[in-house]
Amino acid sequence: MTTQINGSVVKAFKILDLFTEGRSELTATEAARALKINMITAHRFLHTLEHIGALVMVSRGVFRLGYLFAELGDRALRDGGLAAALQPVLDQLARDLGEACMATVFERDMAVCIAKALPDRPLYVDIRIGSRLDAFCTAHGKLWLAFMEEDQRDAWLNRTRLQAITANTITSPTALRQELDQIRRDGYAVNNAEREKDIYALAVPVTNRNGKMISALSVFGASASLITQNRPTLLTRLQEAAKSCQTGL
Amino acid sequence: MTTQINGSVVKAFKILDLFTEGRSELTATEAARALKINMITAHRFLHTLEHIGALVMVSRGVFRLGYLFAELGDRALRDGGLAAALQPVLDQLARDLGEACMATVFERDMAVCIAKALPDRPLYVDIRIGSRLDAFCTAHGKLWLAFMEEDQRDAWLNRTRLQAITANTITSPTALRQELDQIRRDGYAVNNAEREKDIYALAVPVTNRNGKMISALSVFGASASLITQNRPTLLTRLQEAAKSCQTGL
DNA sequence: AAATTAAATTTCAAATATAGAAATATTAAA
DNA sequence: TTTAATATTTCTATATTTGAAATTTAATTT
Repeated sequence: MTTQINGSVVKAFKILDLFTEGRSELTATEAARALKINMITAHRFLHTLEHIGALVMVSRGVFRLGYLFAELGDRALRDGGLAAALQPVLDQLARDLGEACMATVFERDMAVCIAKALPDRPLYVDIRIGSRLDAFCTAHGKLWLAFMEEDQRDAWLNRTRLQAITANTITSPTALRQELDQIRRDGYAVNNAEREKDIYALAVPVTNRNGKMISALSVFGASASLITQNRPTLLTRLQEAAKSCQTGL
Repeated sequence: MTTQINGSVVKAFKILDLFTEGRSELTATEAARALKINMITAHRFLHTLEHIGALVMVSRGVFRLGYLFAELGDRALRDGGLAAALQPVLDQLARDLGEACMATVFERDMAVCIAKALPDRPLYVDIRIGSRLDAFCTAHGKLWLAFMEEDQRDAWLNRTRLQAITANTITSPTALRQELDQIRRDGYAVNNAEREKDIYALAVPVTNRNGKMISALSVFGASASLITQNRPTLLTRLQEAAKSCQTGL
């Protein structure tokens, strides 16, 4: 057998996950319904999480996220130092290109946004720090898959179903393998509105001195020109930026 | 009796708290020692937290914070919208004054840093988002105590021991009460190196249209002049800034 | 203002999941 | 290769959690 997992802790985090799914307030009844658990149990977990400081009760039975997570989140981002090291590069990149940029790491089968920089325009496409991006239908995700150890990639392909999300999503494992081969040859990945309609992206890997991929940088936005006319220019700047990161790592 | 608290969840967060106390990596043996729990138990909790995605195993038995918290932290900060609303005010303030500035809320008996802006200088005093500041020996903390409901303040005073941290820490309840009365009269609070040697601060409350205190703003740094020669000027600017927040809330 | 309803909270016994001892596996150091 | 230290698994007594039922609280309708 493998190490035994504590069910209470799992349940507590399932409740916390409800907050990441767009809710900002939660009651015992809502949590119970959403997770299909007993309402009394939900009630007790909410109170336990409040006792700890993870949640704050705003009125009888109504809970919000507490600032405890602000600290843990801040630590998670700065402990590797990666996010901090990449931030100035992203800032410069976003200024230069006039488009939103971000950096990811790969964790639990998905690309996770660890830093971003937004363009100085009134309207732009934004992403939340900590957001998790599907591996098979995003530029970052495909990049990570492409540069992953082969056996890990195979394992990933075996356990993941390629469910169509937009008209452009790649849903055939064979097609995806071909795409990943291409990405490895090209050294960059494209998202052609495969995850969200009208959202395009161009991503390149960031490697350390040993050639190991430690992050990925991208430009993203609502303009298809990112991956058509402007692709060569953007690509050059992205690759320069990715290279300039190495010195700081 | 009161709602029963789930011990497993409490234990899980005690382990996570070890990370906020300056550690970036943890093993079962270390956790067990730090929390005086059985090593096998610690081992299982670490694995449970990894299973959930709260931690990541970097090598056999060695764990780091996962980026799950980046998302929860981001949500916690933006859900109230307070941090986002105050950020531009802080940025401007830090630029104008050439000193570090921050904003807090009051949660679980302490002032919690929810936003900050740093001066454009090579060396400066920094604070981590999410850091919790003792109520009795910081400018923010004393401000919150001063403007709190009287019965809550009394309850707080009853359950808290005023332990000296620096030579300037106020340790007598009577003296603290007098200080809080003074703060209420003045409308601002000072930290005269009461929490950290050579760290000074000046803080003012942010109120909403109903006059309820919803945040606090401060200038802080390593220069005593913050609370001596420059106090009048800084105070004026802080109070203007605090006032300007109201429109955004 | 009283009655009604819905949800939150507490109490208690049964069921279950957790804790820790002991054994084993793994890694690093000598 | 041996030794030592720590990580991991197995097993079962026991402490903890669970959920039904009862009670309290607050909001909504009459």
